Amino acid sequence: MAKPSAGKARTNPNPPTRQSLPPFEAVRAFDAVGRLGGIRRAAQWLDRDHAVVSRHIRMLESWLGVQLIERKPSGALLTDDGRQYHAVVAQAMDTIAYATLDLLNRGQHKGLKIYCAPGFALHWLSGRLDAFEAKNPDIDLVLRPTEASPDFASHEADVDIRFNATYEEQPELPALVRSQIIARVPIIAVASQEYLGRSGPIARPADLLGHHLLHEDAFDTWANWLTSYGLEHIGALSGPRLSQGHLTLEAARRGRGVALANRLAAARDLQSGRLIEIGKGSPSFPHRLGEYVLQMRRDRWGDRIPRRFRQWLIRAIDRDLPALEDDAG
Amino acid sequence: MAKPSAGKARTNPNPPTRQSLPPFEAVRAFDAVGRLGGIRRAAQWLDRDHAVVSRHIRMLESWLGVQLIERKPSGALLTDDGRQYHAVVAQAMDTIAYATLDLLNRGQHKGLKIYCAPGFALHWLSGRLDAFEAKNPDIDLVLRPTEASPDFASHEADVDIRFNATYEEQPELPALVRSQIIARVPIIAVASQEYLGRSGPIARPADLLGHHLLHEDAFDTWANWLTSYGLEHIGALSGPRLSQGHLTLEAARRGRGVALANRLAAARDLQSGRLIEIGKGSPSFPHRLGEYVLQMRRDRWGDRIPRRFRQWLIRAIDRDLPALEDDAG
DNA sequence: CCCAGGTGGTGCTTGTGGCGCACCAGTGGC
DNA sequence: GCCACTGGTGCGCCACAAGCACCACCTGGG
Repeated sequence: MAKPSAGKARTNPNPPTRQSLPPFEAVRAFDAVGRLGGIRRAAQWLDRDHAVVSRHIRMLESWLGVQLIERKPSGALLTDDGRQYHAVVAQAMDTIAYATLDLLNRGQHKGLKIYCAPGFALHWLSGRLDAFEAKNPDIDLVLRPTEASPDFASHEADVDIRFNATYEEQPELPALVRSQIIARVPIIAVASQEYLGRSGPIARPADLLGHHLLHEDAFDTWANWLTSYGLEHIGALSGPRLSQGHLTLEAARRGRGVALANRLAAARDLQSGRLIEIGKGSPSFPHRLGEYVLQMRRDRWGDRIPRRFRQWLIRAIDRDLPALEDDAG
Repeated sequence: MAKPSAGKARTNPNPPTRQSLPPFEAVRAFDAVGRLGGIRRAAQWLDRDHAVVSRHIRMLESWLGVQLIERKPSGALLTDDGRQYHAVVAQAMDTIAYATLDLLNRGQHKGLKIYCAPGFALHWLSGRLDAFEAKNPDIDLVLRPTEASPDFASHEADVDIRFNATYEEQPELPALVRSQIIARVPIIAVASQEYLGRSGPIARPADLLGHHLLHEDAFDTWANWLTSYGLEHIGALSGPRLSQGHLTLEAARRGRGVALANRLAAARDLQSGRLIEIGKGSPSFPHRLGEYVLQMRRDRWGDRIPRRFRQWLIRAIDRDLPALEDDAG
């Protein structure tokens, strides 16, 4: 039993047993419905499906043995009991929410610094990040496209997103870092319609050897991709070295040769027809996959803000991936 | 409070966004730890494993980015931040708990009327029900052993517990009723040591036909059990008809013959040696199972009190079943 | 008249968070 | 030394929350 307690101030010596608290998610749903006067509205506000809220309210009513709201075609109205209960509950939840926000700010993890492969930033992330910002106005976002990963040990960034080809050797991660694959995307060769018409046909990977290959900073990318199709003795590759992925895409768009890109980075160009996927659907060009990987400090994995970002990111990508398949498949 | 709301205002208005509430179970755990000054103590109070509380606290700290308690070998102390946060949270939770209790009483589902097969009441339930009552002092319990199920339509009882042999035809349930199997128990033949020494050996089910079989109100029970072992043409059974299960057990104890019982009902007699399980472990007597079934109104299934009772009941039985196996197996 | 755009309700499937168990390490009193 | 207590953790289970797709219903307008 508790000690005679030399100096501990106790909050409430005789608290109502905590067993008598209803399931909390239901209370939260009820709070929202009471505030907004409708199940669907509440669901939208909570960022949940309305089915969830509907069930939560029903279960809360059943649990309490009291009807809390009246369902009308125009929305949901609180009953007398419901109004009374809601007043208390909403006030208490506000109290907790405010105190939590206080503490959250004290914990000065208000920001989220994202390092990111330039291609991902340019072609995907930057366009959607405002949706995340709108949903989380309390988070200060910094997005920085970089060639290299941040130094996690010194908190250079909170989150890093990189792209790896699965057929290449995987870079080793420091023990400090935890990672998660967030998307698998084919790595494809692309060129403009005009270029393809002008140059010879490309039926097999080997045919590419006679073409203008557009490189990033090194020849390895193309070399590894080609060898993954069984080509040996590739010899010395040549061609322009453009140092960044989106520059090779730009060059390909202008008909200067064939670029290597992942389907996500090239999605918009493929959709608009400015670029053509070489060997699309051909059995000679089975997909070579790459994966986008999110990395962050292992000990920050469960923290609120990066956690929220991960959840949003994965769901957003999941929504986009089918469209991606359609565009290019 | 009222939203501008001309159309779909997608914005989150003034109240602190509910997204910024921490996972509630963690808050509840923190509240308990703050009150009781120790993780294990808190866990006991919440009726949870201490591992759960430990993890919840850690996750809450990680989520907030703030250390809330200091772990000492003597227990857990609140930090300054923790104390401040706890004061607010505990007060808010008390508020909700009190309001909930208010509503709960208004919902006048304060009692729980349990109908129950007499054997189960006598040999198991009555002995443990006080533990449930101690944990739930707010619930008025009524336990009534009956031969027949209550009339659920007229709310004759809230909960009913029956025993069915799986090899017999299952009684059909009204659509109003929902049921759940709460335990599977072998149905075995038992007799006293003294009786077995005096009468002939029983190596196979068929041997039982020559014995004094102790019946409840009808011969069916024995007949069905025997036919389940492949015996045909049993003919007319005879023997005393004692109308209730525990009377047949009592008769068996006194050496008057062989009774049919489920292992749970006979557990105490088996353990003390007053009764012997016939054919225990013998391949000639593979187990014939029966099941205890809990029944109640479908539309009351989720209500707080019966729900609590169900949870307690299955957990209590789960705890006992291994011991049951050991006793007799 | 029906149809479009609201409302809430529900059966089905899936993913995950809460949980218990069993075991670990550190501390302190006897 | 032992023992009783503290909190921490890897593992596996499962109940519950959530999403999805679809339903019934109401209402106002073309």
